[in-house]
Amino acid sequence: VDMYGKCGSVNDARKVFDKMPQRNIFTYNSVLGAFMRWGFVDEAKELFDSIPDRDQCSWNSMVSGFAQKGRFEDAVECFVRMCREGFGMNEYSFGSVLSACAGLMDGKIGAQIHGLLVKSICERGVYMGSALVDMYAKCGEVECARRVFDEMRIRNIVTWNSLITCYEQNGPASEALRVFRDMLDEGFDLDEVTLASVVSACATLSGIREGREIHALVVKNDRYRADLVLNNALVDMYSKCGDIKVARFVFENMPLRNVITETSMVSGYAKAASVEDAGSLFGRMMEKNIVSWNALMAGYTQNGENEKALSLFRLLKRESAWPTDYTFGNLLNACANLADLNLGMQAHTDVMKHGFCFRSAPEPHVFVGNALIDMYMKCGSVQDAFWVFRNMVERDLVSWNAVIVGYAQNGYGIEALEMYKQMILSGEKPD
RNA sequence: GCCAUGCACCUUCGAG
Repeated sequence: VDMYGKCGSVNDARKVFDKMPQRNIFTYNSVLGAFMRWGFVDEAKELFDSIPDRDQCSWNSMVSGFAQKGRFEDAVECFVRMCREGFGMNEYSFGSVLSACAGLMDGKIGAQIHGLLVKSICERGVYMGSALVDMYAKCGEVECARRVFDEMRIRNIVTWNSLITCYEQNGPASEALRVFRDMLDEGFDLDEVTLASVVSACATLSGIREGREIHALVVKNDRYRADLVLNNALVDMYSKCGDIKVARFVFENMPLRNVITETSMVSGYAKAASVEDAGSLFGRMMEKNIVSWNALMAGYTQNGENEKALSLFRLLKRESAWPTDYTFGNLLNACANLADLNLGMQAHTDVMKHGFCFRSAPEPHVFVGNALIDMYMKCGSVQDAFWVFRNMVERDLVSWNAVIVGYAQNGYGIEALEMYKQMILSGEKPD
């Protein structure tokens, strides 16, 4: 059963299971794991409910399965139920649920689980520590991630990688490079995960010197040279650093490419003002996802081809690609650049039709809301801009800046100053 | 029989 499950022959696993005259908890857990691993979540749930004597491992398989399939809230809920039904939690339980918290980007729940972990009898080893570092990192709690890291007695490569990624994703990216140096100084080995994160940090810093150094390490090592993610990171790094020729060289020598590789090149061409090349590569892409569409739209708006961006949006809707906050950001940007209020209002309708149905609130709401404010301001409609501002569920620094600047540039000096005062009163710090 | 890490999409301003 386990063999078939691991090989992906879920049907065969199930057949053997069904024919077994006797089963024990190991049998059940094997099938359960197979179902979860290959995405048969409903079947797994059904089986789980039918297990006569569930044990800790059965619960762990559910939690981990949910987490790996991206059903993070189910994973946490399952963990809580497990807790309530009096099952003890071990490293497997905590590892899985922490990864679910990371996926939810919910530091509050994560910290609560952390509390449970500390009180539990679990060994606070390198697995738990690394899982905590990663969880805090994904939740944007850089200080907490760092604290856990510093308090660990024993670290391994995953621990270091998690901290590097933490700084790469939350900033400051320069700290990612510093941690990388520390890692080497302490004599740790690195791997392709380390290098991909570091290259990515170089990309955000436009640190082409450091990026080239890593690239030199990569070409000397067969395993690194064959790694898709690492190569993708290199293409992105050279693109962002403006070296489109080398980006293309890496691209063309890759043993394998995917949608991310091609999207990175599209962005690179757009950035290098070769928006023609961006468009033709986009047209030849084997597989497109919404990020690819967004990248080309951004490319068009960056190069003043706003009408093309708009028609790309229309095309995208026909192709049934599901828009994201970036899509609407680009759309509104195009309208703002054209300073065309009618188009802008139409775009606003598109946003509303989508019901602000983004994956996780409220950041995308703020993001799109800010883009709306900016669009209305650039189109000269201060009333509409202010209406959006007033009705936003949440506001951030950019929202305030957008209204203040918008008022100022439309000749409403008094109102701009008034908004500034209100900004101070609201507790938002000006930059 | 169950656990942790990596890649792509310029929302505001100024300067150029």
